[in-house]
Amino acid sequence: MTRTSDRAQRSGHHGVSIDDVAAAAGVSTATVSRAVRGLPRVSPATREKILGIAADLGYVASSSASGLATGRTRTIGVLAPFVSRWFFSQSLEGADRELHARQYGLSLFNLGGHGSNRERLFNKTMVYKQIDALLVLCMALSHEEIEHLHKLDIPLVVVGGHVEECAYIGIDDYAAAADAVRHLIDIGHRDIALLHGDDATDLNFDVPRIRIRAYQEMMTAAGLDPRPEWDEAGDFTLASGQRAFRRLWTKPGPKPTAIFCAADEMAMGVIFEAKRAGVRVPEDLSVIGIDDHEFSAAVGLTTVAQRPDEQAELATRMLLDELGGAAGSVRSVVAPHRLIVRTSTAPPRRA
Amino acid sequence: MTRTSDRAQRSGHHGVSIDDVAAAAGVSTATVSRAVRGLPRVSPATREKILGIAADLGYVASSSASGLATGRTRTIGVLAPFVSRWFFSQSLEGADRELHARQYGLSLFNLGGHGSNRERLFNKTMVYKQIDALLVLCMALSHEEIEHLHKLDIPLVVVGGHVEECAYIGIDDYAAAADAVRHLIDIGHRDIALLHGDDATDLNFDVPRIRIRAYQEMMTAAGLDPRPEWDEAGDFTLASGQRAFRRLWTKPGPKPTAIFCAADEMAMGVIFEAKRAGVRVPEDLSVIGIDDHEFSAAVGLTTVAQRPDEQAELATRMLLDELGGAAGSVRSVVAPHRLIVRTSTAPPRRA
DNA sequence: TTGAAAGCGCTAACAA
DNA sequence: TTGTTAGCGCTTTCAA
Repeated sequence: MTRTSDRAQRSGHHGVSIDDVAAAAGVSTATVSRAVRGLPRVSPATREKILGIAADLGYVASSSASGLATGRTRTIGVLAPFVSRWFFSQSLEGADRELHARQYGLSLFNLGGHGSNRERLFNKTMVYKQIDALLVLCMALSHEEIEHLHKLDIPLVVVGGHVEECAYIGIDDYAAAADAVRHLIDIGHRDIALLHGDDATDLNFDVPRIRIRAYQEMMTAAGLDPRPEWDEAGDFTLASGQRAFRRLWTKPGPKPTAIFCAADEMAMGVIFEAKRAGVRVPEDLSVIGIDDHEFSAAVGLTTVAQRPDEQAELATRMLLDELGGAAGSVRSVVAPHRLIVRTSTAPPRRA
Repeated sequence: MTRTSDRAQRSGHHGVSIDDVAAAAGVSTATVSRAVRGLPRVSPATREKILGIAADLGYVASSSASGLATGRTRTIGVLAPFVSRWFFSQSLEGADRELHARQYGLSLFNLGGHGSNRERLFNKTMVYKQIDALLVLCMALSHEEIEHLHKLDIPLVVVGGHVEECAYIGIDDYAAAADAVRHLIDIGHRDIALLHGDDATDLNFDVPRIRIRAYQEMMTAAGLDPRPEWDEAGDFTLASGQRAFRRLWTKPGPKPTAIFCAADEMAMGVIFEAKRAGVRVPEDLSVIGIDDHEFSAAVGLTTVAQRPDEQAELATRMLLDELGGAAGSVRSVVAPHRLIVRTSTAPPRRA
């Protein structure tokens, strides 16, 4: 049985191969390969003929085969600790926009909820050898992991945080947090609570800490004393914001007049729970966040806005440029942030 | 130059290959292949030795190569019209859970915002031949697309909606919507507005229509008249809910005492905008949605809950079972929904 | 239990 | 401009 008839037998099952197209067009596979990829060295007539036949036959190249031959998969990996949080889904959208435009695929590696599966992910067949570059979202990477990645020498950039020795794209977290706290101070608050992101989990590396430090230093600089009993921890979820508010308000002692939350999702949790408890925002409590979540405008949340989608889009563009041969395309860049004052903040009443 | 030395030269760049492991272990590549995949026909001693060496060398199989050899990529595709909407990010989480557990990869095909890029996606190298199965989220597929997919004969299931000739998993949309409307009627409402999902876009196939029909039929059955001027269209976003409320409230004429929204995100838009306009919920307006979005509990939104993550997880499990040889694993199933009464609905005051 | 060898479908020199 | 050919790294009979 010849190779061709052999394939023809299977053609119903698997797809049409390059040989089928070549045979039908009466040319070699090399020519088909050039034609379908838009490479030069194919006469217009031949190309047209081949393209027509390829379309008729419904030919589409096997990514495994071309991947094997070229060492490139035309796929980039996106590594995220979650996908259903605002920052990550926004980033995904942004990355995908760029990838889509450049005809690249996107492989998602979600670590959410999997806990220690993380190790598995890095050791198993998953990440390696099936992507040309890696976009890391808001995650700390261990030394080993970085080593590993560098050894593979695939382009790598992290969005939304800093990882040593890696290019990163994100806002200036210190400045953003400082802007938020300054706004509170500027409008007269002195009793400002903090709802920071937890850094017990390895997923949220230094960003939470930077925001905490900014808060502390802004307070100190303004001659204010951060009170330990007004320092709450959350995990960037709405629910954690609700819980934090409850803890804060059930504690004995004086209440803050404002609260700086390290993320909008937590800030909204505070707002919703305050409402439920009959605490008025902003009359009794001013609330400020960071992010400008999709819901923030509607809720009236004052916040420091950032655009993770644009950050991820830029990061992806760099990755793709680097793959395209433009060495040095991948580099760190600071993304913009800006304070948006809405209705969740106002001067304190009992000032 | 021998093949081996040739590879050795590149070993810094690309990864360690199966030949490297075989050479180091003094066995054939076939044995390494069996050993690392946990296949039988390898002596315990040999296996252990190979595994040790593979680990030392950091060997991980090339997915392109094994994909080419087996015709399987161990990757499933997820096709979604958006990723940052609640339903989709939830589904992604669910699908990923199952995939992760079974050591499969996830390739994301997001059509969001790309408009007509959709065609491109289906014709180009993207979807085909790089996935073993396809999970479609809430999307209508054209006849051609379905044909194409069926011809490839890769397992396919759609979550969150119906596509002719395809297995689907989702709630009973008619019943869910009817339950919502019935709740409103049960507590005494007669003037019930409708905020339905738009189906101008091809992305939201028949689900919106089903919910509209349920609303109409429930109303009629209760002897109530759906008023055309209280029929608003949204696109499942918060903002569209806000706009719908504004339109409804700036219209001359009587106002409804309740509004049934085809999705929580729109319902919350209505609630936030009502608040801003001084319309009290539920005193002046009862609002009900469908979904049980992450924010719904905090907002107090009465809704008909569903779990897209579990739906997608189940769908993925079916896909994987089918790939695993359990023919007939992929089938349609109706997912559960349930009414959750919170504080956004109450009997009308001016009943 | 292990190995040899023939592909999987495509790409990329190198020839023609 | 086009074709020949040798792999890419792995899997999988078939022998040994």
